[in-house]
Amino acid sequence: MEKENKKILLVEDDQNFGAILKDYLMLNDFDVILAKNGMEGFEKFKKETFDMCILDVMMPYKDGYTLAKEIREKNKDVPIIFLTAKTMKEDVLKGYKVGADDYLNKPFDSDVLLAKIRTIIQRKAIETKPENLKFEFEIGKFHLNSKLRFLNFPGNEPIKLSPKENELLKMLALYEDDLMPRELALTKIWRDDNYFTSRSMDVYIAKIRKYLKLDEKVEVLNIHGEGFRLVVHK
Amino acid sequence: MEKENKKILLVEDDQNFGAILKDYLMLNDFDVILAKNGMEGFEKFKKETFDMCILDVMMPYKDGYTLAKEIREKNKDVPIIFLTAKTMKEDVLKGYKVGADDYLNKPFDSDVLLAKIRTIIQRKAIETKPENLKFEFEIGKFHLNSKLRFLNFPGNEPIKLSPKENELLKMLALYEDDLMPRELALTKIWRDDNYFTSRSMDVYIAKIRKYLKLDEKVEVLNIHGEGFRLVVHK
DNA sequence: CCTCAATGTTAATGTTTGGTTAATAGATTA
DNA sequence: TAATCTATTAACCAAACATTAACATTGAGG
Repeated sequence: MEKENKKILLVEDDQNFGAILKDYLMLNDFDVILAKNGMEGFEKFKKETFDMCILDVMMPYKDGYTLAKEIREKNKDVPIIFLTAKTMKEDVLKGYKVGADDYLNKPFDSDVLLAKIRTIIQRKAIETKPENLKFEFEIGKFHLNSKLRFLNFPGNEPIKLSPKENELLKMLALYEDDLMPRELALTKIWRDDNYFTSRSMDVYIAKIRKYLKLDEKVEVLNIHGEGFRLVVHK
Repeated sequence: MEKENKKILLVEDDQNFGAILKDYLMLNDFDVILAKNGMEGFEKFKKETFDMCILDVMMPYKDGYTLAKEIREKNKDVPIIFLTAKTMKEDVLKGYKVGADDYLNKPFDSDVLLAKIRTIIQRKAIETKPENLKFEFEIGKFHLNSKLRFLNFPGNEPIKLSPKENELLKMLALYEDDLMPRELALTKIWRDDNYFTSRSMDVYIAKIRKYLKLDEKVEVLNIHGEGFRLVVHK
């Protein structure tokens, strides 16, 4: 019940590219079901349980976003990655709004895709663990207890965190050393993505940075236009 | 004193999934009776004594909530866990109102389920041990006898507790150093969760805090919007 | 290097939640 | 029936929170 290969639904209208990618993933110990358009993709999705979906954005009949939305209605947890040639901001945003987990621009390095897949599957496993089973995080010298909402630093009084501070720091920790996209935090924590929620989030980033100053090896970096990244220096 | 396996009633309409879960639990030293719908589940429940029930929420003929209510009428103590694909707040609340002990969202990690089962069975065992129901607690220097409703502090006259004071302090003690959710106390002690019962509870928290002042190492902390936490400092 | 958009930062504002004491009302007991 | 105990409700204040505003700084692209 544990060791089986992860199963991936791959939806890609370019048959040639789809076949190559499928082979590559299978060589790397994934089970892959390939569909050649959105319709077929959704049919196949309904028939089995997948650990991840990789969707091309541009497809005839049913585009990737529409498919993603349908998939989300059926399953609110399964990780979704979009393959896209575009980098347009609004497309990325649109993707996060339908619940995407990541983006990948074509053409891409297949090793990068592989690394992303592994990271995302693992993260999702932690994220969706029922209720609050994963609520303790080590961040440098800090210990975060996100159930009781406090941040401990050895030798100091525990810092009490507000709900939003807590969720944001938890999400940063979940994405430690990786990009935590703005849009993701906004849609998941603020449940809305507009100018004001975005500014609100920046205020919370500032608060969190102030707390984290206690350990000079811990930092929250901004990735301009993309999001934030929690790093713990060695 | 050889201890017997704990007996679990598993009600799950997805036969495939039910069988797998049953096998997994049996491999982990539980005795499992599997029923494939609410009707059958209730029949089997009446025939034997179980240490725990695991119910799928979505089932044909008789859903998990209805079944839970019937089970509760027969036995007000047996722990109940719901398996659900939903995470909606009102569903969780609905579950707690019919006396659920926990929720688990599908799909879930089987190890997590196992951990939850053990925790809940143990907690329930402490909460409700039929003959020797746990009614004595050490809280710092205090000794609480919740059967006689006395709170003792060495060198002082015993403090007489009212029924509600007693139940609330007992519940705090049961969750010592952990979050005791507002909602839980309200549904279990006040049997209703609204603005007024919530204010009433705050009044009782204040009374309890006053009693506990005798030992400066004992504290009732508030976790804003979530509940309270009884801590005993070392 | 100029300009606009994104981000950093601090403070003010408004709302919700909690702390506390007292008044009220019902129930129980002397 | 009066005295007491209990739980609820009211009233008022304080603390916690999230948002919004205002202004400063930084970064990216022309």
